[in-house]
Amino acid sequence: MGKAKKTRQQILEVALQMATSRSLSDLTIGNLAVAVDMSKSGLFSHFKSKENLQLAVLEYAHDLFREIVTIGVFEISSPLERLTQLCDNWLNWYQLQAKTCIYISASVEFDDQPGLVHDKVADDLAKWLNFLIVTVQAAIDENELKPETDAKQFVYELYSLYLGSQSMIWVGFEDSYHNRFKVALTSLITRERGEV
Amino acid sequence: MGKAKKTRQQILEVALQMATSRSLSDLTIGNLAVAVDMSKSGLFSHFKSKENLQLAVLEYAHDLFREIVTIGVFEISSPLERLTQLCDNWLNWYQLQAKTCIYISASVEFDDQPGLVHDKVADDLAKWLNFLIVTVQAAIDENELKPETDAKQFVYELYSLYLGSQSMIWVGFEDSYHNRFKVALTSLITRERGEV
DNA sequence: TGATAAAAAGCACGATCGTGCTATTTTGTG
DNA sequence: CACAAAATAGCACGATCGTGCTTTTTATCA
Repeated sequence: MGKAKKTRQQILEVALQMATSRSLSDLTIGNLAVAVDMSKSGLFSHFKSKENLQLAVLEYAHDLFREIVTIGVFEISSPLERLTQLCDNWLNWYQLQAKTCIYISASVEFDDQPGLVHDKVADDLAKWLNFLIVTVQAAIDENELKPETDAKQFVYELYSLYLGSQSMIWVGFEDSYHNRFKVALTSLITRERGEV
Repeated sequence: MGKAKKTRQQILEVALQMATSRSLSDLTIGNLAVAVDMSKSGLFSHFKSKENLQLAVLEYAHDLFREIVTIGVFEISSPLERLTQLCDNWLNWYQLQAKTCIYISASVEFDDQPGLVHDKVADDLAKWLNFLIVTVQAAIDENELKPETDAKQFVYELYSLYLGSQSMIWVGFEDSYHNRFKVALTSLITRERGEV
């Protein structure tokens, strides 16, 4: 009983690495079995189907994401400071993976093919964006951002900058410290604080 | 002689559709052959390898992109107006495909697997970004944007907004007219014009 | 410790992939 | 119109995919 869960976790750890550095569809049961030194069927019996494996990987990633990104932020009383801390942690999550975010590739890969994986990715993404929106709105409500600020628009721009940072690193227009992201984020916040 | 080129173009047209709505790797020679009503080997002989097919699709897409996006813009003397026209056309390109951009999925899919396809995608993307940067810089030089504007940072933000728009449509945070994109773009330009 | 259930492995299957080789059809040209 | 050349089709191959079935190994607990 305990053994199964343990190996399952070990499998998922490796699986997440592979799925992150390649993609969720490229994550093949055969390759994964080799990577964790198991037989194909032995590994397979843990998940019963590839779709279940993909879902399990995403769930594993989701847990890890929460752990890394939201750790400690609830103790920060200022919504705006909470937001900046979240963004810092967000970049850490990014770095901790092989410098790519599995949700980015998964959302691009499954945006057009319906199924449980599609639904989970869209759901997780929406939840995260909503969490950001709530935080931004809290900052507005506490007058840390100016009242005219559109929280949803704010988060759209924030998330865009995050996406862009990864793409730009790829073509060498952004460094691996995400400095352009940081500059733009600071600018965005300063702007919406209304201090000018 | 003429026949080969013609069927090749017809193949590529369908191939681009398929690669856009799914992805470049999901574009399978067998499926493509069915779609264009040819035999697998008959189609294959046009390209000699799958990699060549993918490269040909990208080249076809690139031509189409230039045609749609840069059409007429060189007659616009004002760099800033040229830039906004480019962005308008850019969205048209986006819409004309099945509301997704093949370069976005291709860059995510091939960012980690080396080869000619990887190189071409990175190259095309870099060329486009550089073209945008040059245009922005021209606007700065002609005092249509304020002299402190960082052209590269500007384009990073612009491209990010483009990326974000697609993602946000997917989760329903952006409408299919890209209104959030347009709002953010207007804001970006206004900001960098220094008028406040 | 020995019985029993769970976990892992072994093996095989049908499908699909990219890609050669050979034959047939279609095209362009002297 | 004939004939060479080019385009397409037919067919088969080895590999790899996901996934069942059966057997063997390993872990759990009375």
